[in-house]
Amino acid sequence: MKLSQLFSRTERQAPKDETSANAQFLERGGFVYKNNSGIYTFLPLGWRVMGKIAQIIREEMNTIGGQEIFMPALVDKRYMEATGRWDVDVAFEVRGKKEKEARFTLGWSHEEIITEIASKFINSYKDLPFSAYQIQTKFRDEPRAKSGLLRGKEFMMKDLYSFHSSEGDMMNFYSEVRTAYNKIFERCGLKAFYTLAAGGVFTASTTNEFQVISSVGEDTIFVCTQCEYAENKEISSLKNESLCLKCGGKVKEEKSIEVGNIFPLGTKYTEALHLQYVSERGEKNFVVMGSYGIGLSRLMGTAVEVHHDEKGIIWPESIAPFKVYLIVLDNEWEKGNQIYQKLLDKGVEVLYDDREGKTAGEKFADADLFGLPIRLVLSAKTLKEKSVELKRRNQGKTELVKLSSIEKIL
RNA sequence: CGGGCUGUAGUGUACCGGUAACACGCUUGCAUGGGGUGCAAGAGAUUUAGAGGGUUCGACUCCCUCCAGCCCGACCA
Repeated sequence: MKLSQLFSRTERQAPKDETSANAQFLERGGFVYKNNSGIYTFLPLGWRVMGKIAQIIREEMNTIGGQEIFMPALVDKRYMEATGRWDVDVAFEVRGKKEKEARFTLGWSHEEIITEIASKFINSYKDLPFSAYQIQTKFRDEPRAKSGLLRGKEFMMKDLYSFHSSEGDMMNFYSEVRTAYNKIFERCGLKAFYTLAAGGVFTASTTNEFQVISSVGEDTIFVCTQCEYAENKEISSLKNESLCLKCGGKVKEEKSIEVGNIFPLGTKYTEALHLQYVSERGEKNFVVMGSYGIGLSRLMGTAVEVHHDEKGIIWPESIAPFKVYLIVLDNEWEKGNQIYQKLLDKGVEVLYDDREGKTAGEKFADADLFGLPIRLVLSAKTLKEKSVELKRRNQGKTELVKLSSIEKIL
């Protein structure tokens, strides 16, 4: 990608009022554009990050047998009424111009929809277990959207639903999801703590959240400094400096961001929507269900909160929009174009700063703001050595690399 | 939803009860060429200062209402 053609631009100053790092850097860098409070456009750079995150999630979901589907965002009232979730505060209601009252809600979670679909396909224990997920925009009328991508009215979410013939089978899958989630967050460069939490309107039982420690987080958790056992303050009897229930280690209170949540739903939804199966003995039983969410856009914001410095973002390589930022100085465009083409041919994801008339300082500043893992600088000076200068965003030092061996190093 | 703060050019800001200014960005030209470079010329708010109303001879400025944004709280699936 050539920077001169990128549909976005960088701003020299952070937007006024925004205080969270993710809001400041993502808007300044042109990754996202804020249309309203809690409502964002993902511009090319931001959308590439989203794509990287989505791909990691897909791979891990597919590994545990999840099948990707895509459900409607317009959710009929009758689905939500069946489970008593039509009249909830966060729901947006949708009414056609010709209709007197709202007939749809904008999907804020899809348990009802998928359960209804499943009821058409599941008859026997032989049809179970089964799991499906989607990556889709969710809509929630947040009373207070805040902190950039961390809490929005409209956000990207992966929601996985699983269906089982027994509680035990569901819990087995539940722990597989836990493992998959750990891999996802790890691959995205985040340290997430598996945390015991409340179920809200999803379920009466306890659930588990994946919490990333950050000062801008809205949640408070207690984490054992020894075994990493964690509980959400909402339900915890622990307090700061108390001893861990599991290992006796010291517990610390931390602010954190909830990047994922898994729910053992049991039969709440399958009973409401009459999803039953016939067992081996010919008995009719309610299907046991679980649901599992990851907020992709929130994950992206969290990654910025965790990985940045005063100059800009420091993307983990796995979710960086590009791997390499190529800067050309001294008008060495001909050589620059060659290198760019060479990298493209080798399949290296490269953002080429081909802007003429921009000074070196501006290009370096933007390189730091964008936060791509590797910065390459090609100039008269480096060309004398038949080299290009390489600097990693997360390191201070630079090194000269021979042009002939550049693709090997990348 | 309660509390606080803020709305002036694309962005960030300033001034003043007397008819909108500065920096950056943008356009053009010349110079420059390793950390937001220098000089010059220009466009851009102008039935104008988020919208509406009021006070006043006169309002961007004072007052009211609404709207929007941010922060704190409540809520948070």
